[in-house]
Amino acid sequence: MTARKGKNPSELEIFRDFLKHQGMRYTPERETIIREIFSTHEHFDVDSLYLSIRQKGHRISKASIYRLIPLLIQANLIEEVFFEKGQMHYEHIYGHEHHCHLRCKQCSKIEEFSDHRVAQIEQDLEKRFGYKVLRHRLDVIGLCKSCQKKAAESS
Amino acid sequence: MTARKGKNPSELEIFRDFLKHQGMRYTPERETIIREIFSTHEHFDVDSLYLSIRQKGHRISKASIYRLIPLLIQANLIEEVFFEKGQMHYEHIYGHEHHCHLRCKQCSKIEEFSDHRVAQIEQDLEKRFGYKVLRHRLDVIGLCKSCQKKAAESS
DNA sequence: GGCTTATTGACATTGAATAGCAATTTCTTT
DNA sequence: AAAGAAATTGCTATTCAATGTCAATAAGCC
Ligand SMILES: [Mn+2]
Ligand SMILES: [Mn+2]
Ligand SMILES: [Zn+2]
Ligand SMILES: [Zn+2]
Repeated sequence: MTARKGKNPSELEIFRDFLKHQGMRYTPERETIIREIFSTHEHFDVDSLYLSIRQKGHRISKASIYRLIPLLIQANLIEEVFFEKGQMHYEHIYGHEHHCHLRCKQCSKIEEFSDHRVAQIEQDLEKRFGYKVLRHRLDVIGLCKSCQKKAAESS
Repeated sequence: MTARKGKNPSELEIFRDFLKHQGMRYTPERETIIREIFSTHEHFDVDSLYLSIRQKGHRISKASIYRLIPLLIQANLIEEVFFEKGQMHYEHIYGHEHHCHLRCKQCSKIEEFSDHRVAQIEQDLEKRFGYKVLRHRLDVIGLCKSCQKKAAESS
């Protein structure tokens, strides 16, 4: 809630405020992890995040990542994207347009899209069920062009 | 593909054909599990399914359930619904209208709904990205009426 | 600086999901 | 109907993502 000066606060500022508000502490480990998450637009899982942090020479334990993720979700900085091969996958959402995912069942390729009709559906749901909608997750599963071609050739 | 006689084949008939087509075998254990899954419209996880099967006096191992689920998904009889508290949750889809889920973040209450606009979105995605869409999953997360009330009272 | 207490990293533990295997059972073939 | 090949079962052991424990450390407040 400390959005001074009209400028958009950075994810680090947001998170620092969040921590203070909760009586928690801002540490170099947390900063390093957040910087890494926001350094690309890629989706990530704990393992891939851990590896890319280590590759840059930082020495952070996996436990710290596991402990940080729920806090980042609470602070609305990241979101669960999908659960695949036994692991949860995430992406950072702060500073990016909300979007949904079109995924290839075969090769796991992902296209991102957004569609205003989903917001309309949400509004109708609020009226119809009396829920207060917080967010949504629309995953569309299909076959990408090249996987369709492969499937056609092998038949 | 053995839809003879105009009548809709039962889930057991569907699955029997599926197994034959794959060179697999139809067993009493598989039949028991499928009957249980299709005996209600409830969502289920492996544990709850196992318990309700045991409560009816059947003696089936959990391993058989874990092994059957991927087959039922392949045969389009069930689908993953959501991943929560470390477990995947499923529902049977054969014989029921497709629907999406509106879930309360607080109390996990679930409303089911369907909206034709999602199908329109799918069509647009096929054109735009060249994917062949197979299915979708739209989860809307929010606060149900009573959880909103509770939240308002405690502030 | 000094004090309180959250956080870290190392290690142990949990628990869903999977793998291995011998005893059965299904299902095709005579 | 009996036999044989191969899939399935139930058991156990194993994997591995995620969580818990705890002493040492470090952040944040005075
Ligand atoms: Mn994305
Ligand atoms: Mn449902
Ligand atoms: Zn593909
Ligand atoms: Zn609720």
